[in-house]
Amino acid sequence: MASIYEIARQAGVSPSTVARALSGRGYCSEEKRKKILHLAQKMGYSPSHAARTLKSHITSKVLFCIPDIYNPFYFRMIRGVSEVLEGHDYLPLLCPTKGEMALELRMLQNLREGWGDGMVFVSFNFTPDNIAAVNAAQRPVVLTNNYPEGPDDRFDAVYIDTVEGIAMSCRHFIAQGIRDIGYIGGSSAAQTGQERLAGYSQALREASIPMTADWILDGDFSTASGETAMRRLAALPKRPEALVVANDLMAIGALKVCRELHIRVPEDLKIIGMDDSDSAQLIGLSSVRMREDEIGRLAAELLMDRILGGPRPRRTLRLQPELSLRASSEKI
Amino acid sequence: MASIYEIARQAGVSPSTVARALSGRGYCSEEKRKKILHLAQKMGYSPSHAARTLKSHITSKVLFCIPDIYNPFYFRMIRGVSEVLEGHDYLPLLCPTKGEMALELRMLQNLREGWGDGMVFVSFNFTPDNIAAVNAAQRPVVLTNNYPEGPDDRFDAVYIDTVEGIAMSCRHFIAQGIRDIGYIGGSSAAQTGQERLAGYSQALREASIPMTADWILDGDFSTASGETAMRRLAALPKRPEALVVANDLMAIGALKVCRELHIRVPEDLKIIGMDDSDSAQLIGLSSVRMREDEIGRLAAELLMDRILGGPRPRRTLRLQPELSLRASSEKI
DNA sequence: CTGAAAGCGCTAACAT
DNA sequence: ATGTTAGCGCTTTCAG
Repeated sequence: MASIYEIARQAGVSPSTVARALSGRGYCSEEKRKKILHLAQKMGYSPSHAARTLKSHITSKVLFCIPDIYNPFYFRMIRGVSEVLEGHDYLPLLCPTKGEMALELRMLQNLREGWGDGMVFVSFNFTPDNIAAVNAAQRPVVLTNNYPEGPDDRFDAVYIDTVEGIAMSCRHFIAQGIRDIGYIGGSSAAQTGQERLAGYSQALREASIPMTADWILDGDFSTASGETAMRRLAALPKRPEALVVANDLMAIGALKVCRELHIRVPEDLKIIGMDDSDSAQLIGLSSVRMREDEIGRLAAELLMDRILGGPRPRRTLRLQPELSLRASSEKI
Repeated sequence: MASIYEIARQAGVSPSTVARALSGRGYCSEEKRKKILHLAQKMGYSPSHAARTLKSHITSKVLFCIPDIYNPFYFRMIRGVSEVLEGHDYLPLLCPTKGEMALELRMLQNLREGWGDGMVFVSFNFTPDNIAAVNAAQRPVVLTNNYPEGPDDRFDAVYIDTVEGIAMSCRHFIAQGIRDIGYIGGSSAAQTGQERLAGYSQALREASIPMTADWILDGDFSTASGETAMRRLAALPKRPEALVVANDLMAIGALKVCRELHIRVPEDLKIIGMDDSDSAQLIGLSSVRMREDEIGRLAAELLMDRILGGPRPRRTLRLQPELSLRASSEKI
């Protein structure tokens, strides 16, 4: 409430003397400094963040855009982000976008208006509109997905190689001598869905295993869709020996159906999921660790580097996923 | 980058005309409005959030202080918060405090400096220092815990009745005719630990069941501590028939040990946890739903009410928890 | 309908 | 060592 002007008036000095006394920069006699500090204390003075920002163009905030606030996956990412930010006395401003482009554009607009000094942007809508808005924001943005890079793009990216993640799962089975491998994917409309399927077909091609159409099923990343897919698989005359699933929720759905139908895991069917969620760990489901925390940390580091440091060439980091092997995928 | 001054110069009008044209408030000829709007578009104008805030004292942000960024419990709470904020075009600024008072005070200082218009404050350190800082912040704060209310406190609170939560679990067993009920609690040093234990002893007292010291164990809310406690219980000459556990993680630890020692759940031992986590649901562990999302929502509503509305009397809301009954606690 | 001017609160260059 | 002044960018009141 109280400003340096109030203090100045009461102390009988000029506002700039107060500013110097409080900031510690510039000259100020010991006597006045004491008086001023005491007065500031008494009047409950606190500097105005808004005024400072207006002057300095530093907000000490970073926008963190996520598509789905209900997904623990992203929250694990924000751990990494806020860890790094904390070291710089920055705070993350949480921007839930529901994956809706309109909201994403709104948040990018907020960035332009200076709600924060930069943005960590998790999105799946990499349309030209969106990319243009990112570039137009005039402030550093770090993407956390693989995306088709344009020549004029001015932002960094750090992402995990999902193609490789699914391929690793397949290869794990292939190394066990298994050739009959099924796949439950996400919607192939989305980029993530396509990438994961690509990992599957790539790994099979490497091993010269032909793809079996009946064994390739589409889900929507929900547990329910995993159940549906598994039921369809179970009904086939010949079932695969192993199953690669594009996320843990669907894998859990599949496991549920297996238990129901007395399909033993891993004896009759081996399964690997993806995300390495708490649930996977709890029930012994093998999975692919997507290193969300590291993605968050690296994204925040790239971002802070741009915010604090000068301009530098664009940088893109790709992380490799890791298998978390548990009972559900192992040889007996 | 471009300010209304730039636009004014290029349009050959005064800054205030530009301001009127852009805001839509006040008079402006159609001709000039068009010219200005077009210019603004072309120059990539965006209003400065900092300048607006300095002038209006509205930041459109709310600080959300949480002790533990690694705990899904709090993330479920933020869902509710951000849902409500979204309706007012406010964004939550995430303030991780690690439960450290120093960081909490720092965030309260940020609040005073106007980093946000108010705060949802999850804390366990309700010392006089802390409370004083909340009152000194001069901006609305909503607490999400029960706390010893002082006469000068000017903040709202919304919290869940944990005492009742644990008591409900106990009564559920008592209603089944069970009298031998054990308890694994959190550290009784913390407020939460004490409250939960109070719920246990209260329920037993109501039913005139004497407390058995051997059956009352202390953990630290971690899975490992749940295992340790369960091992100790298992080693007793006489074990309880049912077990009330102060959170799901410890209950999961206990379940693990039960499986290991071939103690059948619920036949030999019935268990109810607390938090109603995803894991509890997954493995059929009965639990107490703490309604985090509603707490978040209500807290945000109280806060926005104070931010947008005028002053009003202090308000405190207490929510009742709910039992989520699953296989682990049921009669066979 | 339009422009000048003051003010939000702090900072920093400059003058005294 | 201290004070004056201008400026950050927008809003709003008051003249014209």
